[in-house]
Amino acid sequence: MAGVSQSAVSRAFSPTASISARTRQKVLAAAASLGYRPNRIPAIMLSGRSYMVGVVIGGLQNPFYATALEQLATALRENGLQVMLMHVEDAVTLDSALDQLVSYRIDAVVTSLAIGSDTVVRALSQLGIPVVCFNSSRVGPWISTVNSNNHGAGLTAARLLAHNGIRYPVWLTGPVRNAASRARGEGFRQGLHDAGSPPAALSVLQGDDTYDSGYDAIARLKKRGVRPDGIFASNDMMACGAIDALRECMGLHCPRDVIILGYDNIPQAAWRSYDLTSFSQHTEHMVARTMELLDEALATQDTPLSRTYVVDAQLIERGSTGCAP
Amino acid sequence: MAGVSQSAVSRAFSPTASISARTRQKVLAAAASLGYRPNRIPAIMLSGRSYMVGVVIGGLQNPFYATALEQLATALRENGLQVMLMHVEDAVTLDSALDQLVSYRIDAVVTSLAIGSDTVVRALSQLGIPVVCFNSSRVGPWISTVNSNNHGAGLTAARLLAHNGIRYPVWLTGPVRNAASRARGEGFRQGLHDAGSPPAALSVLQGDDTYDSGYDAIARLKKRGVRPDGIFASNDMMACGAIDALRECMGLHCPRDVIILGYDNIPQAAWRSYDLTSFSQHTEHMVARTMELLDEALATQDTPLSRTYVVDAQLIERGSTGCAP
DNA sequence: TGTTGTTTTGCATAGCTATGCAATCTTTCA
DNA sequence: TGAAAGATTGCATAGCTATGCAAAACAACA
Repeated sequence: MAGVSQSAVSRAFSPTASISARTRQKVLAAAASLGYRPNRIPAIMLSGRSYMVGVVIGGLQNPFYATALEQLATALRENGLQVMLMHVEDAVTLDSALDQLVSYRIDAVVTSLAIGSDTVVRALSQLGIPVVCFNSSRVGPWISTVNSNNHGAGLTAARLLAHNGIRYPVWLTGPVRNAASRARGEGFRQGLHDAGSPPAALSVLQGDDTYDSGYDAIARLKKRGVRPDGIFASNDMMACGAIDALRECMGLHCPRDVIILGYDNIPQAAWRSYDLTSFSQHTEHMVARTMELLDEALATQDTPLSRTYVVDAQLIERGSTGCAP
Repeated sequence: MAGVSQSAVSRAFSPTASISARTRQKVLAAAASLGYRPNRIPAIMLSGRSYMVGVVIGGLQNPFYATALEQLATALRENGLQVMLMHVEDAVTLDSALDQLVSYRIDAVVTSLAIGSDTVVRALSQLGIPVVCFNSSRVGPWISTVNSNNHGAGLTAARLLAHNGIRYPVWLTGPVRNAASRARGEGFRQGLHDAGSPPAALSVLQGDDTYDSGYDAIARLKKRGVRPDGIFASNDMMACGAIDALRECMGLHCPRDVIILGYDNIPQAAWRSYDLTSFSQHTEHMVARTMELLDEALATQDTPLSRTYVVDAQLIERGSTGCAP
């Protein structure tokens, strides 16, 4: 229709191609009237690059991950990469999920999950697909990680409790398979130890990163007859559950009777009913680091990249630790 | 390596293909040892179907959309469809986003946004790409919608307020461009009218679907000197903001002084500090309807499908309207 | 064994674009 | 005007798999 060759059409849509302005104009005009849009699929076959990144996540109901996904998706798009989303709840389906991603020839994988089986890791290495992990500790030849400074935050939390003269601290932990949660707990113990708090004083409560599990954990604590005065929760949702349970089950008010710290600084932490002190994972930084890793890994396509970034979390002090709003 | 033709390899990975068990075994064994995985990209070129669905969303920080996305992604994967995620904040970028999706030859689009410009709609129609809208009212030849019964819920909310003898009702609305919010408001007005409440009694507050906007709206109300006794918020996050503002700015307690209803039934509505009565959009149903629409639209590829499903929302009564927990 | 029917296999092609290379056109300058 | 340099264009090909068709292998039966 534009009276030009197919090559010219291709070049008209490629900004860097050698083509005269007039020809490009003709092509674009014809394309517009025909509703033609270039098809990227053949280019994937030729170049071997799809410009699609597999994003594998779970637990979107945690606002922290929702926000992180939002920012990541935006950043990827700004860098000309598409997001192929994979929602995975259990490690079992992760394997098949990655298989599907691979069959679409994704360029890389970003995940907030602890990568499942070793089979997967080996498969990805064999295929030379770069992986970036968010807050998960898996290491390997093609795997890079971006973590917030979980251990450091644990230390800070412990110091804050010590500074407030806490005698009955509580560590409200997430699932054991959650590496980030484990690291926070280790930092917290370490910090308590450094402050001279006897290990026996620490109550450890197991949760599963949900509000309900935080609530229930405190209810269990009451049955044990423990009256806590300082709590560090591995995540804000559990912290909120704990705040409500303290008030409703134990009649304890925050921060008068007990001070609480959470992690993630989700929007709800700033809601007035909770007013929760929390560690803000600087997601912008973490996403930026992730993009750096992706760019580098995709540029040097055949050399495995394996780097670790640790981004400090920032303590946001609010009412739950006695800070005035 | 397996000593067979390329056709045989292709057939080995296709469950329905005509191939002997022995040959398939040989191929799969060789594939496993070579790390070979079938490449779906050429199949896209041949069949014209990519089995990828563009999912275009905004406002993931609203847990309702996060949950919906989660369920949608799961449902799509169970039906053998991939999710190409597109996060979009403003209608401006929507156009370019859709362009990108189209260039990857997605089979269909699911969106929770009011589709932007007419250009986009026309372009999608021309290309024959089916679109399913979540809670957005756009109509057109290739566009289907799955809505919750917003108007009906508005009626129900009004009836509940009337039943409680409310005299100073408030409608806390979302952005005007949000069709779902508008429909809820219309139902609410209608219901108040039906109950004999004078229109002048209704205060309308404009929010933007965030907690802060709900909080601020109530603060503005105080300045106006209005003392509300019943509030219907277009979304739970605004409702939570309102609850906190009522207590902090006006000294009003819920449900003693004022009763409140929200919409979406986000997890936080069940958190004890809010205990918010809300309308639950039956996301499972809505997602199931969406899948039905997609299946049908993809089966009859060249005939435009344009259907509307309305799914009733369920009133979940909690403490904010005086229900015992 | 010969015949027929069934299953399996390989051949060859299509699908659409990007790009190296050669050919053509345009510009510049002597 | 002619030549050389530069810009633009078209040709032809590659990329990997699914599938129709024909050939081949196999099974069943008389």
